[in-house]
Amino acid sequence: MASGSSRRTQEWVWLDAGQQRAWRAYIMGTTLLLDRLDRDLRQAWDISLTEYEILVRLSEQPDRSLRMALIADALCHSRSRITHTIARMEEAGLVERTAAQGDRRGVIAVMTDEGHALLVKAAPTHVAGVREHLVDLASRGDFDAVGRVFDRVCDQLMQGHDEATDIR
Amino acid sequence: MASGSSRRTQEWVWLDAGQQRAWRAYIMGTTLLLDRLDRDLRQAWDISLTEYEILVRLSEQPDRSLRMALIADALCHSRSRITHTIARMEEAGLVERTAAQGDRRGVIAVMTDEGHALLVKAAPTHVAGVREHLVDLASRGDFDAVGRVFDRVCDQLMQGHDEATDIR
DNA sequence: GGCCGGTAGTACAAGCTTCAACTATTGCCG
DNA sequence: CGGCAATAGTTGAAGCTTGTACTACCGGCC
Repeated sequence: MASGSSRRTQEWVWLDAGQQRAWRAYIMGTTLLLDRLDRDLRQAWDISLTEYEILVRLSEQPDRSLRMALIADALCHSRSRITHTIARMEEAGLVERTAAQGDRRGVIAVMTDEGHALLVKAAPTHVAGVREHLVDLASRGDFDAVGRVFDRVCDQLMQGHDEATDIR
Repeated sequence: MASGSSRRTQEWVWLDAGQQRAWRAYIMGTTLLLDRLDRDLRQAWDISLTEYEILVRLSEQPDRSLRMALIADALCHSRSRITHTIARMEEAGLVERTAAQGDRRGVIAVMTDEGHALLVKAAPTHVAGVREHLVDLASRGDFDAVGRVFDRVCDQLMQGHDEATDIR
């Protein structure tokens, strides 16, 4: 139910007209944008936006590898989802699984050379799309505002996001 | 990376550090936010965010009904997706399908009383969530900026979004 | 050492979305 | 009228995500 007390007289007020418009623009814009970026990557390079994001995170590590849990945290995806996605990527030859040394529960995904080559090819597609359909449409100040707002959203929602048991 | 050697000499430049941070905050924040709003609606009222949005659009019509294609356009979802979602909602008793008069191809979804009652109950949950996890975290100016940016995104990506053949 | 709660990752099933046909109807245009 | 492209919506399968349960392992504590 609602957070905190069970049947608390919940405080809520409708969004005003301006907030309503902004909220709907955000939802629609996000739907269109993510859809488009995903579609472009699939058509050009046959990978999803999610797979692309994973390749990016891996490429940023000195050894091009990350533990499953860290990938999940970096993207705010469930562990389960990462398991499936990495399985598909392994199938496609983009990553390999290896055992973590020192913790026999751990699994580490390493980017293959093929995975890296694909990332190098796909990055321009992705970056051009992000610019064309988002960044270049906003003034610097407005885009900074977007960053500020969603930084806050992350902070507020981050903790305990995959924890199944939500004991408050 | 080799920039000029791609097939089309596509102009692209990496995002700078600030843009990169803002983009990642947006993606993560959006993931967390939509996930949370969806989860809250499901747990409290057993409907998805998508279903909720459809109920809202229907409730705004004088006769509480809309043609399938208009629902799809309003949410920027594919026609197919709307067909499936409305089918589930009909199953649950939230809407009914009726034939459009004057165009025998057309199908109109009408909200049932049960659907309306559910919307009335669910709206506070949803609005409180949107405020708590987004609106109340941003200054008025920053939230306005979000609205401006995504208005542009919509305008830029709107046309031809469900059209399979993108003949440019 | 043995118990026990917590962490890491996977497996399987159910649910939702996409994609590519496919049917039915409409409207235009000769 | 007859043909033909365009529109409306559905279908079914394949793909992706979620939820829950499960195994395995870690680490502290008695």
